[in-house]
Amino acid sequence: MKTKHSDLIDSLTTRGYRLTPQRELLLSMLSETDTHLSADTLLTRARKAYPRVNKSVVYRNLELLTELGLVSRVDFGGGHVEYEVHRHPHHHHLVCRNCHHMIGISSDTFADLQRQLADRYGFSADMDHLALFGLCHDCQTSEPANAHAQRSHHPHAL
Amino acid sequence: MKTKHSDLIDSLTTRGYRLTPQRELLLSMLSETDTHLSADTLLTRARKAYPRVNKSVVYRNLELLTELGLVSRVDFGGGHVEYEVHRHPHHHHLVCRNCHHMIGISSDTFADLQRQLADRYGFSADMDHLALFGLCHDCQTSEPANAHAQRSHHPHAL
DNA sequence: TTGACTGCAAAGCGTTTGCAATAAC
DNA sequence: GTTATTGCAAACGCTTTGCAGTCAA
Repeated sequence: MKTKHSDLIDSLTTRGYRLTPQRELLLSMLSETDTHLSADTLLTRARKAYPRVNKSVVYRNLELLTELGLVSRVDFGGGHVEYEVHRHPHHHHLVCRNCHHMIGISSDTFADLQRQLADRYGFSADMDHLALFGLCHDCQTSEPANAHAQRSHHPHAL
Repeated sequence: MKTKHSDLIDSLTTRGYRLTPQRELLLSMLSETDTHLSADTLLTRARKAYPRVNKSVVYRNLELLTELGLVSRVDFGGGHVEYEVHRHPHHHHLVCRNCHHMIGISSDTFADLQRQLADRYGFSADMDHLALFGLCHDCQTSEPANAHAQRSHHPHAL
């Protein structure tokens, strides 16, 4: 994916934005992984190379890169957001609410839905990096058993 | 929807939870509207009746009611969350990213998708109150014109 | 040279927490 | 009377902001 990286840099500079080491680092981290990374992960990793990189720079550049269409923001719900380089074709994420396993799926699966929304409601849906929650194959048979501690507030569950 | 309200209260008390004025107020606000309300809106409205209602009570009870399945949490992305009484059949939301208009649609539209995800990936998707973003009919022809101020950070847009 | 960009520190926002006081059962 | 629930205040985690200094062009 090295080519991709230089393409991304070109997209930046040809549009008149400056190529700073911080921006280059962000782009290379994003293009060298095959998943999505959170702002915090990006900051932590960036600091291994440039210890003084600041979080505001990470956020500001992620916003810029997203606006320029070089990077996609994936909203996993619950305030959890991650970023990934904008690849074609788009893909989506099936996130298991039990074991947190994540399945990447092609956008084809959503083509019918997209068509229906357009036909019935005249709505042009952004089918970019959707995240859907549910239960993966393994957890459907063993959900309660596998359930992690995280949520048990019931005073008397009855 | 008064019947619904008393049903909700029954669900609470029969499970051993106490019926406090704060809880009753939350449930009545939620069952008397036909849309979803944010925690903040609920707090503000609740204070008209009980000026001393505290936000932590609103949050704690919304969490309880959600766990009990009486209320659904709708995640609109970008950290924006709203709550509504859990009705059947479920419905979903098409949110226009331009004019913020919201279209409620039936869950039928998603039945095929749900089946495909199950067949292809063995994934049982939570098809509860999804929110999809995109452009509504009116905004597809006039997006740039209608675009609201909110995002214009480009130093030199070129 | 110059203004786009960075680092820093502080604030913003919605949400969560610990705890003593209160009130539903 | 008991203890689930409340109100309060403080802290949380993530993100955004204003500003003075810096460096890519």
